[in-house]
Amino acid sequence: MPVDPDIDRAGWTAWRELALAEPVSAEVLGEILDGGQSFRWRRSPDGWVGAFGPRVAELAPAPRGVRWRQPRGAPDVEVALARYLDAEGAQARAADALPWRSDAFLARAMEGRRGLRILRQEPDEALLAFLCSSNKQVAQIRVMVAELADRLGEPLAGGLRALPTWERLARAPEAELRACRLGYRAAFIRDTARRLAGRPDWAAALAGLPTAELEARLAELPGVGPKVAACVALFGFGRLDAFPVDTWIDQALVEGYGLDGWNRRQLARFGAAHYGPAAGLAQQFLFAAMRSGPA
DNA sequence: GTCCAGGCAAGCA
DNA sequence: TGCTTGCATGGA
Repeated sequence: MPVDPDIDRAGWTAWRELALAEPVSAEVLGEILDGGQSFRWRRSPDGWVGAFGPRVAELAPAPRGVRWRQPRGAPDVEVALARYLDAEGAQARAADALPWRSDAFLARAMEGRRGLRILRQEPDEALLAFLCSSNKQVAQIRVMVAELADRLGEPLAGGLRALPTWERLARAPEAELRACRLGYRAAFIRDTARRLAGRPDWAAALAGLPTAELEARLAELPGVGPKVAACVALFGFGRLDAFPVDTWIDQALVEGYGLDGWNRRQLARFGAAHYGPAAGLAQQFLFAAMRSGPA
């Protein structure tokens, strides 16, 4: 990913440190921020610049966590950043409880990826990004999400732009959406936006549901099927038990466990049963391992 | 040119 | 209920 020359970093605060209970290497930090969970981070000379919700930060690797800074004058993002990155370490404990001791295939996927974690994104952000995701490569999703922010989003600190609101998307002209390279997904996004516009509480109203029911309710939205619903539950609602099965995970389960001929629903049930309450975290290790190519 | 991508929804048996 | 097909677009 090339460095983005348009971002003005003159007016930024001094660097500060955020300790992570489970530190990460530079490579794993890149995998976390730009490995197919969020599509909002770009490489900078020191690390990564991006937005999470309405907040903007620059992150860089540090021995015991991350260095970070933010645009001057914006509200302090430290508390939100600590939550976004699971600084407290709940996922490190969840990862240790995965069955890697008895599962060599999972152990191999986790090897060298200590500290890989699920970002705690906002539900709206995860939903919009994964509405874009169907039948697209990660690099192309990144382009679509960037176009949506650039064309339809409000300005944020640091010269970045927010993702558009559902209200904005609901009244966007067809041509404007098509210009975002959404293809046939444009209609799904428009229709979901029309359902959610004027309902800022939609996510809060679902937040108390058990994961299976949450996914079923998400799947009532246009353009949201089982896989996208699982991604939104995992990345947007912090449900570590959600287990999205895409082409990579499909391939991983066939390769690792000999599940040839199983359909996506069967594979999802296998994942939930085999990996347990943090199956979604296991999924992220497998996804990273498969995409990085043969070891 | 061909195949495939962090799939979904409609049509069909 | 479960499988097949069309869908827009761009990378590999």
